Amino acid sequence: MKHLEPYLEQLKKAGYKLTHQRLVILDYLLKSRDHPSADMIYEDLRRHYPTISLATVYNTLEVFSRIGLVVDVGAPGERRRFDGITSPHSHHFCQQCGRIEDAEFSGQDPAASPAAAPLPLHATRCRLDYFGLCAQCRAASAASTLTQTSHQS
Amino acid sequence: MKHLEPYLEQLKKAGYKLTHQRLVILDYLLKSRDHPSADMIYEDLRRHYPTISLATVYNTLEVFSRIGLVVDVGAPGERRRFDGITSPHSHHFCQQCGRIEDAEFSGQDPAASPAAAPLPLHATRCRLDYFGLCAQCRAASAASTLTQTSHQS
DNA sequence: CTTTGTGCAAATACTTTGCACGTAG
DNA sequence: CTACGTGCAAAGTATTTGCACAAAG
Repeated sequence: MKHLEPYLEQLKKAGYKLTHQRLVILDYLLKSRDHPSADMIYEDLRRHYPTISLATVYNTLEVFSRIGLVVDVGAPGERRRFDGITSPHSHHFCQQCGRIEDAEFSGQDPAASPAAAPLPLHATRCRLDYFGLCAQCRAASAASTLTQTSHQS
Repeated sequence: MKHLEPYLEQLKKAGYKLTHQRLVILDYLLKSRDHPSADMIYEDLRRHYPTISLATVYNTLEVFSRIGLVVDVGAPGERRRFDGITSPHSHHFCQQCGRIEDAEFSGQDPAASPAAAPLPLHATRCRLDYFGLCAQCRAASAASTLTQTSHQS
């Protein structure tokens, strides 16, 4: 788990201890591309580390977001969801199934180019997110429209 | 409450009935500029309409957001907060006190000008939000820095 | 009239906390 | 060693649901 070192450095610098649990949760968050909730993290880690507790996951996420190791993506109408990738990038929220993905652009992600959205008065960070249907739900809805049409006409 | 008519039209069109409670909650949301949570709405309305129930507020908010009469602003690490102003505009989240305000720009709000942040593949709506300290917390933190400095040096 | 919405209370889901034990530094 | 973190269970919050009554269309 060498790739974690810079993050662990950050943890130590902020005065937090390095524990096995924190390591494992951080690793999970960095690998995971689906913006998990506390509970999702807990359920997955439990298989490998059966004694880990949900409270620890919550505590750890709290610590991580305090020092900016993790971002609460603010999913509307959902439980809290987190992202281990803290470099500026946009998210896409599926309005059908709730899936959260990194947004895909034909060009560059505007969130990554500060020129597109200059920070206004007194802001230190911004987020830029999109809402619509994810690939799966688009496919599903296209399919159901087709069957519907063929039945009707 | 004439100003509500276009919204009520939208409710009816979506097949929902017009009730006193819905009217009152809608009116409250349109007037309120502090992006209230379900509970805040309930507590405030209760003074005028003592029999209203929190469940109704939740149900109503659910209905309203389904038809886009209201937007869940997705406050990170918070209970759900809603905005009755659904035209595109940016929010500012205070990282100290949790206050949510409409973001203020020296120029124009980029969220209102589609050119600044073109919708990527398959998105129907976007949000652009900022994080930092609100005016009050900036003032407070400036003040405490001053006293701290004068005590220390 | 009939269907949908409301209010209440109870259930469920989500998150935090207190405390005794364990472990990193 | 000593302070901080963990696990567990229990307590808080937040949100949703079931059902009988009320109101809208």
